[in-house]
This record gives sequence, structure tokens and C-alpha cells, in this order.
Amino acid sequence: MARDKSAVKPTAAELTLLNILWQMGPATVRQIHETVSTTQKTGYTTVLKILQIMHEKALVVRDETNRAHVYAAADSETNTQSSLIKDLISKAFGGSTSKLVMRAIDESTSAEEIDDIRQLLNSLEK
Amino acid sequence: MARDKSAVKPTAAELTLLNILWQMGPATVRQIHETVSTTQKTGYTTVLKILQIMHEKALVVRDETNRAHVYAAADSETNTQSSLIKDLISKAFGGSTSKLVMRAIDESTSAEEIDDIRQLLNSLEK
DNA sequence: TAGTTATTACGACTCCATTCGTAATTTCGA
DNA sequence: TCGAAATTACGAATGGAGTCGTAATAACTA
Repeated sequence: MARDKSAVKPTAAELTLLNILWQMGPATVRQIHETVSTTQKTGYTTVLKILQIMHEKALVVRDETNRAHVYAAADSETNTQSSLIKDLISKAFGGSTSKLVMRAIDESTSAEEIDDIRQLLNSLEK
Repeated sequence: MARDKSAVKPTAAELTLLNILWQMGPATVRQIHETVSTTQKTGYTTVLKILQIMHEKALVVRDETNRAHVYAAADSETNTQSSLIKDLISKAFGGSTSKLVMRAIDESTSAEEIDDIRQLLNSLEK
């Protein structure tokens, strides 16, 4: 049996690094550390260690051609978002997507975002 | 300063017990354990311990009047769902509610659920 | 009352996430 | 070439989640 990739759920720290990788594209530890340092005070080797663990979990791939390894997200942002949301729907919303959507939309949701959602619904065949 | 309740995010195991409490209403450890046992094999003292930790975190309240303490969820299901979803939107969707909704709806979403969402949007003033 | 049963309290143990210091390795410039 | 700088590798320390065994306590019953 092949291992189910969607079973690997990134932790909070891992998601922080994935967000950077999705934004920047493939990057070295130094680049990633510099970016993460603008918002947090995290040591260089901490970032390195987390990337190594993510590599073991296959959350990232890395190019070892050069001295400084280049890391990249193994899965797309879209796919990761989908699996995170499916997880939350099953664990906290009794499996109901509509319940989640109803909770997600509140007074802080902008009119533009609501328009976006309306257009999405209109584009559905169902 | 009052402590911010929304800062406490229930873990996976805690969420399992909260779901039971929201469903059953206030209940003893025995009742909760019996319910959780229908789907998992978890020891009685494990459930007790988790409830005690949840009590320390103020995720549940308990009535110690009787020998068998009666536990109840401290916060409503709706409020907890809202804070879980806000957390996910900020950590994985760049703060965009519409992006989350777009990911949430996919081919597995039933026509009934999509209708529910349409009605929600129609009922909005925006 | 005395023993059995039910319940809570306590603490230990494992696993994993997160952090970082230090060692080993490689590269590059003087 | 050789030493400084950069990078990776390794491992230890901390803390929390989840698990459960055992002790302490309370209640019930024969």
C-alpha cells in the first residue's frame, strides 16, 4: 500500500514555513530564515531543523545539488488548504460544509469577499 | 486585564469530548466515557484526565455537588466553531474568508448544502 | 460496621513539536 | 594551501498531549 499523503497534517510552525515557500518559491534555509525573521525571532538552526523534519515527512522536497540545499513545498497551497479544511469540517462541523461556511461568514467579512463567494456559487452547475 | 477566552484552542482529543458534551448536555465522566467508547477504545481515567485538564483551561465547567462531578462545555459550539475557523483563516488562508469558502466547496459538497449556502448569502444585507 | 464498588486525584511514561548549541563538513578568498 | 565563514548534521532539553496504573476517597450494601 502506498502511504496516503493527505494524512500528513503540517503543524503550526511547519505551516508558517510552507506559507513562505508558497510565496517565494524554492528557497534556501538562509532565505527562509531571513523572511521568517521579519515577523518572528527564530534561530537559524531551528528553521533548518524544522525543514529537515518536513523533508522526512515529505512535506517539502529539496535539491541538494549545491552546498546550500534548496527547499520547496511538496504539495500545492491549494491542496494543502483543501485537506486542512476537510479535517476541520470532519472534526468540528459534523462533516457539514454548509455549517462551516455559515460560521465563516460574519460581520467582519467584507462585501467584496461576499461578492466573490456569490460568483463562485453562480459558477457551479449544481 | 481579563484573560482572552478565545486564545484557548482545544486539542483533537478535547474537541472529541466537547462534541459529546454539546450533543448530550452536562454529563458525568462515566456517561462521557461510555459515549466515547462507542467509537474509540479509550480508558476511563484517560477521559477523566482530559476533562480535568480542560477544567484547568476553562474549556469546561463542572458541578461538584455530587460525588460524580458533572461536566459541561464552557463555551457554545457556535462560538468554538467560529474561533477555530478564524484561526484557520488567519494561518492558512492569508486572512481571506472567501478563499476558505472556495476551498471548502468541492465536488463532494451536496446540492442541499449548496442550497443552504445560497440561502445564507441571500439573507445577508450586504 | 465492614467490605465491595465507584469515583477522583496523582503521577509516571511515551511521543512529538519546538528550540537551540555544538560538531562536522564544505567552500571560498587571501 | 589554510583559515574563516557558511552550511548541514546531530543530539539534547523543554514542554505539552495523550495514555493509563495505582492510590486515596467516598458511597453503598449486606
